[in-house]
Amino acid sequence: MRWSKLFVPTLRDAPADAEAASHKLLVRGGFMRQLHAGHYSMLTLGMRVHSKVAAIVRAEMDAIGAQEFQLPTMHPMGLWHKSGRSELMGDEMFRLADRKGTELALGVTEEEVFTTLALELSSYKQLPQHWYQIHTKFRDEPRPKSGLLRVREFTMKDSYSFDLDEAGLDASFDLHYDAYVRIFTRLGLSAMPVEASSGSMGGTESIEFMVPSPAGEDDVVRCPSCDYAANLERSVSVIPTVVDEAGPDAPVRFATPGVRTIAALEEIDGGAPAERQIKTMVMVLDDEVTLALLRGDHQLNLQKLQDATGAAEVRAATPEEALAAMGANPGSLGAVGVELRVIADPALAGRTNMTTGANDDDWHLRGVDVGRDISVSEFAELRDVSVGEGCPKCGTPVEIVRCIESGHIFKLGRKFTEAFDAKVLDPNGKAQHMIMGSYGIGIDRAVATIVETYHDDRGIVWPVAVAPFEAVITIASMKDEAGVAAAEKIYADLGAAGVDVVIDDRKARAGVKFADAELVGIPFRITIGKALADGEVEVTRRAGQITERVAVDSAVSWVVDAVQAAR
RNA sequence: CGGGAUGUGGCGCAGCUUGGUAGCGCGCUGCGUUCGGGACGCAGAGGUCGGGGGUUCAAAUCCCCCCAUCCCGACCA
Repeated sequence: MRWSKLFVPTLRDAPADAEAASHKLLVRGGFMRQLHAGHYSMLTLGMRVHSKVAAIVRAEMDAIGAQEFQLPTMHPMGLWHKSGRSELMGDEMFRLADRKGTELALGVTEEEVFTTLALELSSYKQLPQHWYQIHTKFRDEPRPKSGLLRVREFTMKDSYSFDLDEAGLDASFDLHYDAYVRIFTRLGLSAMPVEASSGSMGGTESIEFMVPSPAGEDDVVRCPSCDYAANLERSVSVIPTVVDEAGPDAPVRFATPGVRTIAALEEIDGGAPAERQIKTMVMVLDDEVTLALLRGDHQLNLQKLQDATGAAEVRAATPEEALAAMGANPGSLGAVGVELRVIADPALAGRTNMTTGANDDDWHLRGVDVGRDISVSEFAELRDVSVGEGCPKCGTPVEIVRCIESGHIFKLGRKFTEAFDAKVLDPNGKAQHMIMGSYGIGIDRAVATIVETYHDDRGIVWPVAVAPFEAVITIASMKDEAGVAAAEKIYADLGAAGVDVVIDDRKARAGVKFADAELVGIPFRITIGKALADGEVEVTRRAGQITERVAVDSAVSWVVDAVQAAR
């Protein structure tokens, strides 16, 4: 390609509303432009990177025997009613109607459509089937942000496996796991597999591939000395046991005027340290008012509560709802004698002589024995893990790392095959619902994640495998006829050698060309200018900005070798 | 959904307090000089001042409503 013909609108200043490095650099480098919130136009440079990322994903999916499909993105709403996900997705789904009034939806994922196709599978002999596509998805995110990292319209590689039984699913899952490891390695991303919540979709095993980055939105709990890693919403930790003193035979009411917080209850006469308090949170789970109990110094993780209960919607009760259900205002609530469903964190199991609200404003109870005084419906992990708590595997203090979720694989189970009645005959001639796995990688998010990982103060530093061009030939002066001729020769030879090369033949000053090449992030640059007098050109590696001079005649082989070594 | 901020030429911004008919830097076009790290001079092009309504002789500026975008939080197969 000739840069003089390309549309690469680089900017000296980043748009004022860009925060994330990838957002700024992809816009400044002329890779993309925002159309509106959460929707980006990919320009030619962006599309080149996008295509290269997609090609790597495609190659690795093909390598495990997966078959590429392309499904509609606009679906009849009936499909989503059938799977029960219309309600589940709620406002996250873009919904529309056609001229006849037929309800339609834009695909958030494609389990429904793939499962519809799987109805044509009839025998276990056809299994496993691994089907995938690389296609547009829509999610009406409440808050698009950070450029490509969180958008409403995006490209995702989504694949689905169909197996006869759990053993088959395990094998399909492992194939994908290995493919994902290879994909992220090729993309240059150090993605770590972590245990994750499979969310409201159920399913058993769920693994997210997480790339550490301050631009991320997920917290991963990781052990520095063993292989334990889990999404915060799935993590557990070991904490020291609190030894309780013996308490009274029954809870004792005591006045706590004005006390509304854990901290205030620690301070007041007759109060208790936070770890000796029971925090009572009034939650609404699919319209059922429920109490979530935690140790006073612990934080509730909503996703854990959702996972533990299987509720589709989990939210905190409003103060009015809490008052109606408990007879007191938040700050004075407790579970003693309450008839509602009560879910308690295991850190409260067996605890005695604790302090909690009395369900009477300005009153609390002390001497509360969890087993004796509270009818706990169930115990479930509800609390957030904190830095420094013990690794559940080896006890080492854990750390928490901010990450970008780059991939997610999980065992879906039979939810969809049962909803759509997708069955095959097993070896005994008996019809069985197939079991599914679901696997996703966001292509655009991967592009942004690569930029987050690989940039410096001059611009992007693309890994060769995904760079918009592998090499750029920079002609210092277009008036230098010998230079132009030498550059054209190298350009032709590199092209013939299969290198993805662009020649910067713009009538611009050298400084402009250097700055653009660096901002855009092309891995190798051949500069043809003053060195030519000595029969040489300069070759520069973008990573580290290392320049050396080589003979004109060996420039092509130098670049070919460098590119091949890095591909 | 709660809190905060912003909307003026392609990008970055000033002007608004105190109304008088729009300006700066970058970019863009032409000519000249320059030519290895985002050159310089001269001459130009380009703006419904987010939208609607109102006040006023007069609104980018004051008032009301709406919209959009960004940030923090909530939420997020």
